[in-house]
Amino acid sequence: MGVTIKDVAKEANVAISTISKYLNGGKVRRKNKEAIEAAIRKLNYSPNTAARGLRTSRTYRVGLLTGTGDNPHTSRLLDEIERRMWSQGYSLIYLNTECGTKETVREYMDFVVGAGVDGIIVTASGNSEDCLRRAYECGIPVVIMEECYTDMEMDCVQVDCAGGSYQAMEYLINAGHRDIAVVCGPEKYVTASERLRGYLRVIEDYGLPVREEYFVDGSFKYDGGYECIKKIWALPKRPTAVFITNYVMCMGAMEAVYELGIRIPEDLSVVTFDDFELSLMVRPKLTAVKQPLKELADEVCRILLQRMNGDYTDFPRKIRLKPTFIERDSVRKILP
Amino acid sequence: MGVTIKDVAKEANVAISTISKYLNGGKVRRKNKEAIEAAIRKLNYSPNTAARGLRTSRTYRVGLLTGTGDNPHTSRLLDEIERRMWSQGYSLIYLNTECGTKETVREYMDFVVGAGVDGIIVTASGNSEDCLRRAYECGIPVVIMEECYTDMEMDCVQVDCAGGSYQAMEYLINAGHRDIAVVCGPEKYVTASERLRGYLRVIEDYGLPVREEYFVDGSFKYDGGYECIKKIWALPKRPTAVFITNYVMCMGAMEAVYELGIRIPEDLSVVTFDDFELSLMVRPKLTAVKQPLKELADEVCRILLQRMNGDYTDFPRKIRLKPTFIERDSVRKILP
DNA sequence: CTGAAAGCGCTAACAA
DNA sequence: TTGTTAGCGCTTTCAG
Repeated sequence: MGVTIKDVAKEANVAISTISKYLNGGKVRRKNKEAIEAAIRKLNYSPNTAARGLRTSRTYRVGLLTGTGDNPHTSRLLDEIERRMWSQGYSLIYLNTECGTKETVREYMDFVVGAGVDGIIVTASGNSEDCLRRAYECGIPVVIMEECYTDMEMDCVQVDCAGGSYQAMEYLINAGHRDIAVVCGPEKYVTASERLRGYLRVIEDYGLPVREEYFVDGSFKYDGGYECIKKIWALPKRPTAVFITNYVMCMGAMEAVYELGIRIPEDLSVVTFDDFELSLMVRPKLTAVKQPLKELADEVCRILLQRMNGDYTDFPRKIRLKPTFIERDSVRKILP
Repeated sequence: MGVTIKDVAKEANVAISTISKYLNGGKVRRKNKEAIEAAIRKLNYSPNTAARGLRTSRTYRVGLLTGTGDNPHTSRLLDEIERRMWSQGYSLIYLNTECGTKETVREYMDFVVGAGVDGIIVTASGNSEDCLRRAYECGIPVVIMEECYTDMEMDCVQVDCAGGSYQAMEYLINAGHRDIAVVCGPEKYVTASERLRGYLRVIEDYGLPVREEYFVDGSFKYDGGYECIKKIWALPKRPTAVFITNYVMCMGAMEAVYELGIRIPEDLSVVTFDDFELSLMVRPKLTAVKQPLKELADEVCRILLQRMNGDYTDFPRKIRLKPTFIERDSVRKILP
């Protein structure tokens, strides 16, 4: 610690306000400019952001509240967001809300609000609208990412999971499948329930019977995916295809597939939501729904930046991005 | 923004300083305590950390400068560190120094120093010691993670990559391999050069010939791994085994392996440094060197916390953690 | 135990 | 254009 604007002023022989102005891009006489620059270099000065933040109530920090970074989906998002924010002069306070009870989310929100962030990006499962609104009402812009409830009066950016899911299921149907299981996530997640919804709509639209035993809950976890495959394989009437609704469950599922000696796609066709390395590494390559993560990050950052600049003209903004369906080799065509 | 300690004071009818003392765990008359608590709740007050930081010059924030989070190694580390720091009351400012020229590292370091962090965790490639020391000399504790140069007078925690590498190579030798290629990372990384060093030591200790064409540079990148396999497969004398020195290169390598129809381990044996999902998903499962990431996070956080509490008794601390060797099915035993 | 007041480093309004 | 100065919200003497 130590060298302050005062020291620079003394060194450069100008008033502190001149330095402040220079620092903030104001006009300064040529000679002074040089003196200031020299002094700054010599003393190795860098402004204290706490003090600056206290004055301006801008901290150039944004809070990112999201699930554990320990999966490619989140970590890629984190990465993309960091990059974009940094290029706009913001840094990220990253908080892991994985064990996302309502209390945790509230605690984390209070924390970032107290920490004086200029904006917040949050992916919060469950019914935590009030915590989110509170920050917003404190005047701090909040953009909700992925987990948006339709009735929230807030900015949010999400992926059309229901649509992606619909597409995947329709593909399976068109390939001739009728007995299709779905490995679900926890219902409290909008993303999970949307993916199930897409499944159900296809079942409905194509007039197929709803078979309860084909809905299995994998909790968006590795072990869950593993167990689900075990479960459906033990069914008296096995499905010919399975739709796995996220990446980590898919990895667990693959482990079970290997263990049980299930051949893909001969014994079981697979379509998965999310598309990372695994889909390409595994043989056969997996047919998958790919989420537009870069676009997601783009939109989230764009809106947050706009709000932080005080522009609320189009509030609340609701964006639903379309995922892409990628056909590979894990689905068998069943001849009619 | 808005509600400050002043408002609480008015509401509770006590002096500002009394509230401050209460907030910081001081003794306060029972009645006042209750009044303060009520006021805080009513006004929904939370202290402004910028102001507090300005006063105390403690921010309870630590800077984490590391490579892109877009790979399981870094993202897992990030996750573990966040968890530990949060439990001690610290939050993380995450900065991605991937394009880690010296200038970038310097820029990021200046930033976190200016941002007023209480401590810094950094993984910086290349010769950036002076930037690192500068922060340290400003009185901000710095712990170096993974990329430690032996001559640095600073705390660092790293994994014994040379040892892990040695073990992997020795295993290959004991399985009867003599022609072993190595897919390397950029030399500017200590981790990369250590892994190569382990390779060379085994070659030396077992009196094998050094074959330059078996050293291929994959730059720690996916495409690099892919190209390396292509390259060694085009060699007049193909190796019987390959040691791949990190995870992303291994994924790229696997893609090439599939593309070329190389059978593992019949045509080529594989050992890889780093052990994540892929090693288990791929068939056959990959024999691998697993880095102790949790322990790494543990030690880094422990030391940083200690330094932030002013305890420099054992400075500089140098810790080298041992990786584990995991035998799976990707190495063929060649009979003598 | 409580309150008044100084001051952390900086910005911005105002005066010069 | 530059300098003087008040004050952002908080902690921390120090006197009561």
